[in-house]
Amino acid sequence: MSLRWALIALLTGRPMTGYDISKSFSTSVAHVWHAPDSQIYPELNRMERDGLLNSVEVPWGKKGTKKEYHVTDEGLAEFREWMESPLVPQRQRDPAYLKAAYFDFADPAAVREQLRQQQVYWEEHLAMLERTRASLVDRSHPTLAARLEKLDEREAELAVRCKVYAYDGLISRARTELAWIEDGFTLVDELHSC
Amino acid sequence: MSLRWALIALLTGRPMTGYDISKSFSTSVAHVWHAPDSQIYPELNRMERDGLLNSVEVPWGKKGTKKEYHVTDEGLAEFREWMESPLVPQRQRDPAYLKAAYFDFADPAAVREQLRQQQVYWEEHLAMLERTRASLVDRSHPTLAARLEKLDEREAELAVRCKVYAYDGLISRARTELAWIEDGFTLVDELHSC
DNA sequence: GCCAACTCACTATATAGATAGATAGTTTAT
DNA sequence: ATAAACTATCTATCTATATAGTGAGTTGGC
Repeated sequence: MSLRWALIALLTGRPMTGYDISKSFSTSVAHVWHAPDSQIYPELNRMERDGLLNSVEVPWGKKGTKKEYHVTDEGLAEFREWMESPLVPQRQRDPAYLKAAYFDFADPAAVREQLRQQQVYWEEHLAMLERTRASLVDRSHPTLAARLEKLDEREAELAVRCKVYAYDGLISRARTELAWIEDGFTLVDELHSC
Repeated sequence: MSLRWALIALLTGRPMTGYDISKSFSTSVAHVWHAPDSQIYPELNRMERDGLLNSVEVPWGKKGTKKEYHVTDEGLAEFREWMESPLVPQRQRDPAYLKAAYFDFADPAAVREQLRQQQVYWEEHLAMLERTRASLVDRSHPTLAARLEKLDEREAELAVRCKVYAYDGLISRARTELAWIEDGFTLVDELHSC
């Protein structure tokens, strides 16, 4: 259900087509909420049906058209309502922790290999988050830049700070994962040696 | 799909009925993998059909019977195979970070209220994790204790260390969330004052 | 003797999400 | 000229998960 709010969030920045959205998802909102285009297109249709968005047909090339979605007042109102409604606490459901609890069932070499893979994944993820954070701070991030055009300096500063705050959270989460993975290597060494 | 492996993991400790499982889920595996009984019962049936488990009818009272599930050799083999297969990296999908990125859309008082609620939730969650960790270290945790009975001291030590390692990860994750929430309060104060 | 609380197992329904593919137009490099 | 790559939108199918219920047996307290 948060997909709906992720889409509105993105569209408050500037009107976009489904295709635009599925592209910018991968470089912005996807860091907090991933979705494939097969979820995005139907959801946009439902949101238009529910009056949260309206769409404008825009010509594309000679024969083609594309649909540009705009957030309606009702859409914005419902987004604010969601923003101010309490968060339902997330259930824990992470295969990495499930596996870790039963590392004694697996071959130490296989565990080490998995830890290495996880380490690579989280290091790359962290690097990406830090690059994105930097592009938010210097306002070069395209999605953010489009949003800021409509705002005065004070509002822009607030928007940037919130985005940076979210990324700071993701960054410290990634660092915590990496530290835990480091401890995993130590654990396997100990298991093996005793 | 990890539900299947969470169930086998639990059943390697001791044979259990679906009801036993849905109860002990909430005090052990649920910290890493939550599932309601309406998912557990059908999955146990499927796992029996697939030969990962077999069930023994056990009398219960005068007329009643209950089904006790045992892990088969095939089940254990497939569990080990999963344990040694690479983890598919999880997509980020967390409403808390999505909201945080758009705090500037919400009323500061509403944001503070949500941060407080999150803080309470994570503090309670952290306290529960620390209690559970302690009960693993002193081996008083019932699910763990049942498992350890079958093991020699060296194996038991390994099993305990792995569980503690998993909980240490969950605990540092919870602490990271709490630190981020603290920063959230600071952010809202700043937004409000400028 | 009876009610409440618990044990046990399952079903029904709806939504969310993952994966894959269908279809049609456009742009660009060779 | 044409193939490759990209833009655009949508469908089909399957699995996962959540929520809510059904129904039958058991145990313990008063």
